[in-house]
Formats: sequence, C-alpha cells, structure tokens
Amino acid sequence: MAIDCEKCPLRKLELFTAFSVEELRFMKAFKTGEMEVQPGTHLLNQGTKSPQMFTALSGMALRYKTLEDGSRQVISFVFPGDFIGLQAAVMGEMGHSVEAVTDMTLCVFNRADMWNVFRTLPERGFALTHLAAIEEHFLGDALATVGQRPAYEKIAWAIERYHRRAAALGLTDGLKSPLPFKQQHLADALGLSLVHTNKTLARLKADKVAEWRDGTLAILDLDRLKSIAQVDETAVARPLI
Amino acid sequence: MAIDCEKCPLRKLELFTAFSVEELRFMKAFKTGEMEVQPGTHLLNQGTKSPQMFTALSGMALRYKTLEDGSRQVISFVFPGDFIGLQAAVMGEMGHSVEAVTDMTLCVFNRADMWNVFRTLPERGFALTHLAAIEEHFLGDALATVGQRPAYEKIAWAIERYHRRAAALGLTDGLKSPLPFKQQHLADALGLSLVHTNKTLARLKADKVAEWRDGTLAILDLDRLKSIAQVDETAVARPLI
DNA sequence: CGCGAACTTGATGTAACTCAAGGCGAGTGG
DNA sequence: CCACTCGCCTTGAGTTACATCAAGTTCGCG
Repeated sequence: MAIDCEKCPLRKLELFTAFSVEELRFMKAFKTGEMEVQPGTHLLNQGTKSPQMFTALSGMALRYKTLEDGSRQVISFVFPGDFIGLQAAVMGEMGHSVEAVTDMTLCVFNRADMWNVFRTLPERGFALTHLAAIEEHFLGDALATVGQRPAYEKIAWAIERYHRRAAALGLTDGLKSPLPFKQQHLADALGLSLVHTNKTLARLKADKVAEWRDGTLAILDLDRLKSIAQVDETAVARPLI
Repeated sequence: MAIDCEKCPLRKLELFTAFSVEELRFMKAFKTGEMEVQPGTHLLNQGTKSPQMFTALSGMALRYKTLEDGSRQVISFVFPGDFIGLQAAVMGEMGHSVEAVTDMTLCVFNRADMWNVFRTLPERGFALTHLAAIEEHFLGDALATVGQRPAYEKIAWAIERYHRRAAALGLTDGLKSPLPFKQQHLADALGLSLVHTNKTLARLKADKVAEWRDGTLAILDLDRLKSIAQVDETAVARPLI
C-alpha cells in the first residue's frame, strides 16, 4: 500500500538533493507509515507536542498561527516534499498549526526516532539542519515583504514564489498552476484584508500580470511579475526527509 | 587572550543547555579564534557566503535585509550567545546581513569544520538544528506580529521580548535594561515608520507601561506590558554553540 | 428552490505614512 | 568658549494605503 522510499516520485525531481544508497536504506526504516487526510484536517497544533512528524507526499497544507484576538497569520504554504513538525521534534512545541487544504498523503515518522537520525546517519541530521535553515531564509524574506512592501508587490511576491515552487515540483502546465487556497489564506499570509487582497488581485489581472480564477493561477507576464516581486532568490536544491 | 570555552561566562547561565564534558572538549577544538569588532562592522553580508561563523560572546548586533528600493527589514536583534552564519554554513548563502551595533567579542569558527560537527559529535549537530528551529519559531512569531497587529502592540511585543532575553542573560538591572539600538532599528524591525514608532513609544510612556531614554529601557508596568504584548512563549533553554 | 461559501465591488473611515520643522546633546574647530 | 554641524529624537499638519462596513453576484449543493 504505502510507497516504498525507493520508488518515491519526489526523489527523482531535481528540486531535491540526491540520496546515497545508505540514506535511502535509512529512510525506509525511519518511515513508520503513511497517512491519508482530507481537507481541513489538523495535522499539528500550535503549542502542542506531537509524537509524529510528517513529510507531505502529495497535496497541500497551510502553516498558520492564531492570535488571541482571533486573527490568523499564515506562515507558509506546505508543498509536497515539505517536512512537517520539525519544531515539535527538536523543541518540544510547535509554534504554529498545520492544516490540510487538499487531500494529502503523508509519510509518517516517530519523534522518538529523531535522535537516531543524528546518531546513526549524520548526513540526514545535516539535511534536517539544512531544511531548517531554508525555512529560516524563507521566513526572513516573508518578513521583509510583509513588513516593508505595498500590497501590489506583496501579492506579486507570493504568486511568484508559489509558481516557482509549483513548477519545480512539476505541478504546472506551462504558466498555469493549481492553487487550492482561498483568497482569505493569501490575505492572512500577507497581512492584508480580504477585500484589499481581492482588489489588488483584480489590479494584477487588469495589468495582465497574473490571473487567479477557479483554483487555477495563470501567469500572464512572467517577466513583469518577477520585476514587481523583486525576485532575489537563486534556486537551491533542498533536502527531502 | 581568548577566553577558554571551559571558562565561558555564557555557559553558566540557565538560559543555555548544559554541555557534556565531551561537548566542551569538542567546542574548544571547533573554536578557531576570537574577534573584536566595533559598532558598524559588517560581520556577514546578504547574498554572500562566508568562510566563517561566529558566536557572540558579548555585545549586540542586527540581522537585516536590504530591499531593492533601499528600505530595510530588521530580522532580529543579536544577543550574546547567538550563533551567526548558520545559513551560509549549510546553504552557502546568507539571506540577510549582520552588523554590530556595539563593541562585540565573537568566537570564530570555520565553515569547513561544519560537517565535522555532525560526523564526530551528533549532539552538537542536533544543537544546531535546535537553534535553527528556535529561530524559525521566533520568525513565525515576528511575522504574526508584523502582519497582524497594530503599532502599539507591535512595540509592546518587541520590548517585552527584548527585556525577557536581556534578563535571561543577566544584562538587566531590575526592570531596566541597556538598549543600544536606535528607534529607526525598531521601526525597521516592525515595519513602521520612524515617526510613528516615536509617537507610539511616547504613548507607551504616557500610559506608564515602558520608557526608553538614553539607551536604557525601563519597564514601568510589566504585567500590563505582557498583556498588551500577548506573550505566549514559554521560556526554553537554548543551545550554545 | 433556498442556502452557504467564496468572490466582487462601492462607500466610508482611520491607522499609519510622508513632509516639514525644531530641539537637544555631543563633537569640532576657529 | 562660543558658533557650527551632525545625529538622533520629537512634534504638528496633511495625505494615503489600507481597513471596515455593506451590498451584491455566482455557483454548487441538499
């Protein structure tokens, strides 16, 4: 039933760093199972420790924090290949919640085996640090965008990042990609109101930069999008856990 | 001249997790030297890879990103005990710059030895992951604050975080702590204009919550500050590298 | 057919921005 | 030792990007 790590479709993508034979064997043992969930399922909850970690095999999710007044900050979108639950694994507590937005398949790992990773296969321990550093890098970028830039650029930034990642995963059809989130999610990610997000999306569409309709994102002018978004990132291969 | 790790004053603080004898011996070898810098010194630069990593022994610094239009986002304040340069060490490129704001003493490590850490002493590799996870946790919190909350709460949040950390390092004198940054830095950290930051600080002072003058931060009403800041964090010991 | 969820659009309000000016202490030099 | 500058902080006035409020529209679904 469960996919064998050797046959994992994600592993073949250039987006991810290559596995040694040893690492592959180790991962097979590390993986304790697979899980299928439906949209709306809470995978992890802010402030709790979970006995499990996951890697998204397919489907998408949201990382978000809920504040006392009920407002939400979306921290990031979760794509296939993303590792979920690192904070709980090493710190004992999640700083955010994770909720599925589509049907998902997830690899399941035991928190108790975490230490084993570092002890028996340092390469994999390094990969975990690498992942955390990538996330830190991303969050710095997100913080700069949310903190400093106007709505039009914020949204262009988010769209560009989303599209680039989707493309690297082979989820795109040319300049189109499936975008299973709601406008409210995007608004919560960028610190904008839903109404203003909607109006700004309409402006991007009127400007023939990008269009988002019926769960599909279409880039109309990639160069312009990139220049509005001020893309700085050089694409780097990321580890797959 | 250089401080021996065994005599490192930071190690004794409860803020930091304890070292095993083995770890201590390893760190002594890992540390290649010490460095003294003056305010304004650039320790690392956004987009570059550095052959060195640092741990702040004393003094403070800023992590920040500069955007194309010249605006700055301060990512975080660097305190004694903070590890600097993890991103460059594992990803090959820094997402932000780091600049000293006071005189600083720094432990210096070689990037080339990084892999050694994981291979020869997995505990230290784990500590690095732990640190990265703590930073990720913090950035999520910062993102939520910058994205969702009004200026009054943003500033209260920053002040509370700053004070708590300074207290854990023994830098405080009761409810007073040295705050060597400029209002502009705080503004850049929270995505506010300098003028508005200044006016909001004045409001916090008028409300007898906190006062910042002449490089010293004085908390006037800690309970109220905490309730405005909506403190959620439970203090956790952090690794020292 | 009625209902709810998501998206859209217009009108109005306000938190935060920019511009502009002035105060104040520290350093410098005539 | 006073005049000048310079960095930082402060305060007022006017503007604006974004928020909130308030209706719709569309569409899938029981």
